[in-house]
Amino acid sequence: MAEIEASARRTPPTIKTLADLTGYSIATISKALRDSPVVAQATKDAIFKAAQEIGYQANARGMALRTGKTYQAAVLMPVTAVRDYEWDGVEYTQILSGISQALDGSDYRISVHVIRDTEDGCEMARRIIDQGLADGIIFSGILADDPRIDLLVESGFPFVSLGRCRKPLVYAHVDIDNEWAAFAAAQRLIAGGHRRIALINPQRPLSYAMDRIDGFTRAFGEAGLETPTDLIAEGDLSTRFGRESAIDLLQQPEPPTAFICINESTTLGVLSGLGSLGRHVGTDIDVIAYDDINVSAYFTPPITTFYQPIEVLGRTLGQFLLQRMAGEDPQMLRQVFRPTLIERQPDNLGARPA
Amino acid sequence: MAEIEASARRTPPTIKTLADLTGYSIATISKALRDSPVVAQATKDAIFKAAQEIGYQANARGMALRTGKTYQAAVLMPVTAVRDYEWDGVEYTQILSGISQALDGSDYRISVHVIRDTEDGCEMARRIIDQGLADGIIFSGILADDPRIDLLVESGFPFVSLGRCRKPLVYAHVDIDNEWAAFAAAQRLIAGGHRRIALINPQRPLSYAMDRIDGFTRAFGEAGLETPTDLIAEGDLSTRFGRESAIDLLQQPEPPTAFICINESTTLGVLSGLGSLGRHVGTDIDVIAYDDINVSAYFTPPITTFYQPIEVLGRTLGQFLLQRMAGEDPQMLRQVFRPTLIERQPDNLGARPA
DNA sequence: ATGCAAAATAAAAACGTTTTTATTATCGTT
DNA sequence: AACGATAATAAAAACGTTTTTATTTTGCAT
Repeated sequence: MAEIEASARRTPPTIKTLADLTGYSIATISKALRDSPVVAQATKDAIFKAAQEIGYQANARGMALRTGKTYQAAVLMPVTAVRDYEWDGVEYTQILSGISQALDGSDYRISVHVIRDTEDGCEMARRIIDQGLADGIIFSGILADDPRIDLLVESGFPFVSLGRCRKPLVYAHVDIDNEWAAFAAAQRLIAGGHRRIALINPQRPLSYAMDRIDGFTRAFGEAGLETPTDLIAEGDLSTRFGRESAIDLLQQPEPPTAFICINESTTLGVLSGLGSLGRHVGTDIDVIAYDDINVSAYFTPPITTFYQPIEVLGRTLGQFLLQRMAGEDPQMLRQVFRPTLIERQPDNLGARPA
Repeated sequence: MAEIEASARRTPPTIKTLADLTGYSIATISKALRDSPVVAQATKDAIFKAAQEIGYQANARGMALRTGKTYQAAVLMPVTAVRDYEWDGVEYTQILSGISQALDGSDYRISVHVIRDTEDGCEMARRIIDQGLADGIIFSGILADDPRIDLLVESGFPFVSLGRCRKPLVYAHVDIDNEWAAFAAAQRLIAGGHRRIALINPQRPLSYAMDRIDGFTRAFGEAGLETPTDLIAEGDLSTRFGRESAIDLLQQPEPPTAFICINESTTLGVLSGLGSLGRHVGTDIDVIAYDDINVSAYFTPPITTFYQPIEVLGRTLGQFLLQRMAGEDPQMLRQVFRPTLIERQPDNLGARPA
């Protein structure tokens, strides 16, 4: 008796333990625990009770081998600016938190794969599919023409992307309405009298970089103005890039009177650049930013932003992936969020000449 | 022939495929692939070649079931201030990146488990051990008396902690020398003439909160001064907390003339608070901060900091975990980093009365 | 009572490995 | 030539599930 207890404590109980305990066969136990209709209710009850009592937990490895499922959701996390310890990718914590919330009730766990670039991400996706390292994938940093999306759509492997590519493919995704956001920001500044507006933008191959340029251009077009394409800066979204772009643009012959910043990290850089040049936001220069992690409220002065808590996107990503892995039609799993404007600066008081 | 090829392409090759192909038994194949000395070199060569040719990849699930290993490193990621979308935990991206770099050559992958509080973390650790969800654990947010460390030390399960508890236990860890850092910051400000120095600190049960208080106190003690304990603010490390603390403290009858900020997030908050009150860093008030993610350089004005790139800590965490999982003595796996001072403000020009 | 369908359970096979045990081949020694 | 030791390989068992197939039990109509 004491022996049995001791050995039971040494190795965790298996289906076999339950079989010995209840007298049923392991087949019946397995079916009962999965609530199969072929086993009698009374037996189920007895088996559940016994399982509860000895604290039985299904062995994930045994299940995985038999079913081919891993109960893992892979997240491809891009880390671009590793080399210089540059402030970057900070919003990913929130994305992970959101995904985790969505997956909380389910049996799925999150595995994170750090990728350095798109090629790396492609290779990783390939490996995940081929080796069955996960049951689904979430990734971001979508290019206008993204090989990962082609790959995954073709393979039929469940995935959700944060962002959309420009090809007319059907796949689950979550995105921000970047075209609209850039349009709204530019329109607002134009209404305030600004004509020379700078756009701090990510690199061109990124799909949302192009979306933002589209919206930016549309705002000028609708106002009957020419788009100041010379004021569009493109680069990695580091703080350093924001700073250097701002300093650079402001020293041009026809400098901008306002800035639209793509994210909180570049915004900080732009503000730093303005500070270095002795310019003040709200009096010398206007700034509108996009914020994912609610940090703009704490800048000095606080900045007017289009705010979209990225954790909400993360949660949606997780939900969609669960549904996708359950076999749902990707057609249904698409959501595009519009950020909300939070006014903090009188940014529309009219253009101020350089 | 065509048939075989088609079926080979459908399901990935297994050891059995290799056995059929080479004529050896699956036992020999397995041993050969693991480079066992009992199999003849010629056979090994042949088997390796065949494996290469058909692109054989060992099935992780089969291996896992047989060996009990998961080839997963679990990372417990704390997300505290989810409810308000507060800027928090941003440095975790860098930690993950560092861990990932360390694990890059190995067969290990990272699984991230988001935890809400210490209790949650304890439960998660329990599950990981009991269900064998991973082969090792990394976690942070260590309390002065941390149940997770007791649990893991007792169980013998491989782990590395970011931070140390105050019990004299032997376990692998990576930490920052918080006592020294707080001491050095306070000493520097005292030398500059400051007497009323505020310390923006995390909550007391956290081990490094106490370390910082110790160092802070020691600096005053060595200078023959009394520690201004009324200027120690304790709270979550959100930006909001930094802002509210600063405003609060500065409105006291005997306000501080300088601030020591625990991390970049609270620093931003303190700066925001100062801005609201019309105070200027460097002229009205001095600020020294700790920075993990190299963001202080971009504040306006740039802030003097003790800087320790957290990615380096992450890398060390990963290395230590690998060694620990390989059976190495935890006695050897301990490293405490001292951040380096980066001077950006003339913060020692003497105290300025309120 | 008998037979038959349906219900419930049990047995066996399978997933892809690794490890233990068994068998066969090789070789030097007497 | 026979033997024993060693080297090399093969066979079988095991890890913990799920699923398919087989068997037993039950309930009901005849």
